[in-house]
Amino acid sequence: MTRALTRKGEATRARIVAGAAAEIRERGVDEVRLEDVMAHTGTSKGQLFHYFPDGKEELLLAVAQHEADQVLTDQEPMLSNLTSWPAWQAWRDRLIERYLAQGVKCPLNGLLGQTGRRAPGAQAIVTGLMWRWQEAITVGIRHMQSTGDIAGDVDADRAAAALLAGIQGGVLLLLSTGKIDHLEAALDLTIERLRADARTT
Amino acid sequence: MTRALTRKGEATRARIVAGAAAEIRERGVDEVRLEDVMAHTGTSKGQLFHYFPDGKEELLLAVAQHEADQVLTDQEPMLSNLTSWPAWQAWRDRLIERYLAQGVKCPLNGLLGQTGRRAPGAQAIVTGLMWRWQEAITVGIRHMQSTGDIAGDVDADRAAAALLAGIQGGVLLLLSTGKIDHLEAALDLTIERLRADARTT
DNA sequence: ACAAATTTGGACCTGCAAGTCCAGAACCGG
DNA sequence: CCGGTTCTGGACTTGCAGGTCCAAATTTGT
Repeated sequence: MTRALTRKGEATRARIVAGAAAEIRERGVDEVRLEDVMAHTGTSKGQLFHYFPDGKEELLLAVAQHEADQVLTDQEPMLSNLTSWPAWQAWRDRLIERYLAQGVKCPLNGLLGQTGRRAPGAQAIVTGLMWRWQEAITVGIRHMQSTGDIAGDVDADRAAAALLAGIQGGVLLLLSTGKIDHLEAALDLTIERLRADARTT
Repeated sequence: MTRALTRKGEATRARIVAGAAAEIRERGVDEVRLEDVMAHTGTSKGQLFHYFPDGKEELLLAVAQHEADQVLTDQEPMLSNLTSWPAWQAWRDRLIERYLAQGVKCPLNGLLGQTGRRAPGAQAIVTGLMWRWQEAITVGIRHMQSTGDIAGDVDADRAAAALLAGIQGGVLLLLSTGKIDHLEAALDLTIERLRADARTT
């Protein structure tokens, strides 16, 4: 009953989500009409409401999930292998490169301010994303502690929270000012601090 | 010609802006209709378009400016007097207290994701706010350097950028997760680092 | 190949919220 | 008081975007 999607149907659904996501990234959530999605993905209104019976809200939710997953996927395999300082550097470089490339077109932007209010479930998606993100960083720190590269008395959770906050703020400031400086400063100074603490041990 | 506001008119205009700002903080930009503002401020449609001929967009811009100013005002006089470690602590406490109190109802949230796209001028307002904010922090750091409380070789601009990023990200995470932990961690760890550097000198 | 299911297209409906308009009240200067 | 201006109220218009509906095309299982 809850399952009734042909392979073709699944493909169409995916096409709609991906297209809508792209459109939203490009022009912002509240600027994107259902008709835009239709035009951009070559679909009709009937299809939209066939795959998303609850209309725009349901579609937005699917897009949110899609984008949230993408954010973490983009950081792989670096994010899951923070096992040496060069690896941390590689992850840091990937982040900078990513956000520099996408510039203002940030998936999070759409998810947060906007979608968060509309769909109650979107809030959960964002929270989940942040949690997974921070968890990955925490694991990285703990691993570095196990190898003695980071001092054992560092509170891994707290440090990861601060680092994640720096990243989010850096991206936010990239969005409003167009400069990558904040993200760079936050990343570099925080990581630098973790390395400095190691020498203390 | 550009000036034609009676004292009464000015009062009404201010009432509209303040009321709209409150409404938006409470329920989000895209949930607030012009009628809501009218009801909440005891005004009529005629008045709205009398004081804001360009309609909603112009009103939103005025609200954005109003909120941006408020953000910095809320941090005074602490923000302008970062001249000792207790003063830094007082500022830090004020920030935590502020954001803890207002919780999800963040003026920035409305300004950024939403208003930023709609009104082109809103972007400038946010940028200006961030710039003023960071400048104040930079001044604080420089002052601490002049008294020897912070090492002279610290790049004040860079450190301020990182701190501001941490704050913004902390607030963002407060909005999505409801927890103040990130903001606290970012603030405390970054300030702690500035103090630690002093001992190095 | 055939019936049942899904998938697709697009015309149509509907409600709502922004924006228009104007007439009358309140206010201001002399 | 009185002409001009600003302020206020609210009825009316309008466009548009989300959502409904159904009939035709396609696919699926057997």
